Amino acid sequence: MSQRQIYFDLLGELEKATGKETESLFGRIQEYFGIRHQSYMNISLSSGRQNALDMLNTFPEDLVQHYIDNDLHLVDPIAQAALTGITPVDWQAYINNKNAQKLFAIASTFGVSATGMTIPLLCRGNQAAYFAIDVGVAVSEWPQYRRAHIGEMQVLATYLHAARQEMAQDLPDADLTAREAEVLKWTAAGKSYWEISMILGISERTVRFFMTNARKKLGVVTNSQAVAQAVLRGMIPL
Amino acid sequence: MSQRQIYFDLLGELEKATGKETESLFGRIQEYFGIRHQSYMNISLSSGRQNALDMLNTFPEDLVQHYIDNDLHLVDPIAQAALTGITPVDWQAYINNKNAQKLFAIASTFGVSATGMTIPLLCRGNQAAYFAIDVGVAVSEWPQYRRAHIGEMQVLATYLHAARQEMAQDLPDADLTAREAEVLKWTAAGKSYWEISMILGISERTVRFFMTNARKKLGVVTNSQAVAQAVLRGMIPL
DNA sequence: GTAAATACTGTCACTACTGACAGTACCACA
DNA sequence: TGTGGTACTGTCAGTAGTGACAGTATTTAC
Repeated sequence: MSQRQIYFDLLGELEKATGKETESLFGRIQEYFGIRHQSYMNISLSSGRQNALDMLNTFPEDLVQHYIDNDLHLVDPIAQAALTGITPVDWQAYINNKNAQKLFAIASTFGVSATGMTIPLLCRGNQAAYFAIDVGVAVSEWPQYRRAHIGEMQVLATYLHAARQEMAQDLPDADLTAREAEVLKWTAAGKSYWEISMILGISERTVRFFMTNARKKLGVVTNSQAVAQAVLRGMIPL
Repeated sequence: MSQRQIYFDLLGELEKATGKETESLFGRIQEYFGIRHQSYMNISLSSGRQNALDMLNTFPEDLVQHYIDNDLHLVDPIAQAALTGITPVDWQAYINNKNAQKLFAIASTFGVSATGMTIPLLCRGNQAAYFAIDVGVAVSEWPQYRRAHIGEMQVLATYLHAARQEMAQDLPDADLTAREAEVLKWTAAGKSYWEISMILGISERTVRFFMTNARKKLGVVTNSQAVAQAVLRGMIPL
């Protein structure tokens, strides 16, 4: 069976797949590309911190644990680029980035190379997802390899992602009351408690009360953080 | 030059392209695939109504006008699927859908076929985008054609979309320095000035300095407001 | 009818933020 | 050699936000 035929079969199965079936398909993606390590990650942006909703992973367990324990995703410029950008992120493009170099150094001790890419995936709602692959070919071959396979990779990742959706139930929405949302909106607009109290015709203490409730419901500690979450979650009329 | 080489060239140019340059590249995508019609659409979901921010289009003008005038996007199950789903939408999958049939009937009078697909594109912020193509091959050939080209199409659409971003900005860029953005990010994460100073290993005064600059550049008066703007504009890698 | 949720208010003590006055050092560019 | 941008630091005075202790009135749901 030709390589291309294997790809078509894999694509056909991924289009139909749901839930648990995807785990074996995840393995077959790895086989098909001859990838050393790959990781599918679906993240909730709802709570204060980024919170993993779903993960499929073949990276070394110790490396993943190290990454998680040290909150390296906050320092990792590639992860940041994947979570804020649109196009696949070529790891080699970060070879001169100091933070990336540190991470590459750590990763290499676990046998992870610097030739790979991270493909951002389309999410609906307040989530972000990516598919990261460590291809591990020689640096000289990488540009050619990447061009040749980026299409197949993006398509398979997209269908894998779609099939995994049911595994990634997000946290329930923090349902703010009308007043809480209203006060939050004015805070996001740069108004102080006193100003909001004037706008809404209530006491400053009450404004504070609503904001405190909103912070608690959003699981955050400062108004700035609450605003960040509210905007992310589309609770603020733009 | 082989077809594959043309694709690689196109991809290379799209990766580097920005702004106006994308218009000729849009035409070259059409040439490459031998597509009859194609449409790139970027929509703002900000103010309740869907509002087109950016469009590139080769569909017949009269058809587009008819579509817009009659708000057919609200009835079009394919557009709805593309705007709410994750995977490319195969028009043929809707061949038995009554609303779709009506639209196919209208479209066919303008020379638009029912063999095509609509690829949803990843957006940051409160937007949605898709790339729709009318391939117009025979129905019998379509499944094979689709499997064979979906990868290339998705990749080219993704890079076109990325290159068009500057054309679809709700809000102007504020041009923060790396430090300003970094400090803003930690503020959005609920850290105090003192905590940020510990994280970054600089004095609390300096953190304040960066935040003050960020506020001025964003034209806001409070940190909460700055965070709201930064998140809205996708400047915060959360 | 009671429990829970919502909408509101008061005061105290403390911490965090904000603006305005400063300043130094380094680097790129003309 | 200057000019402008970035990265950094100090101090003071005032305003804003935060948590913990309260409390009342009204509506909604079982």
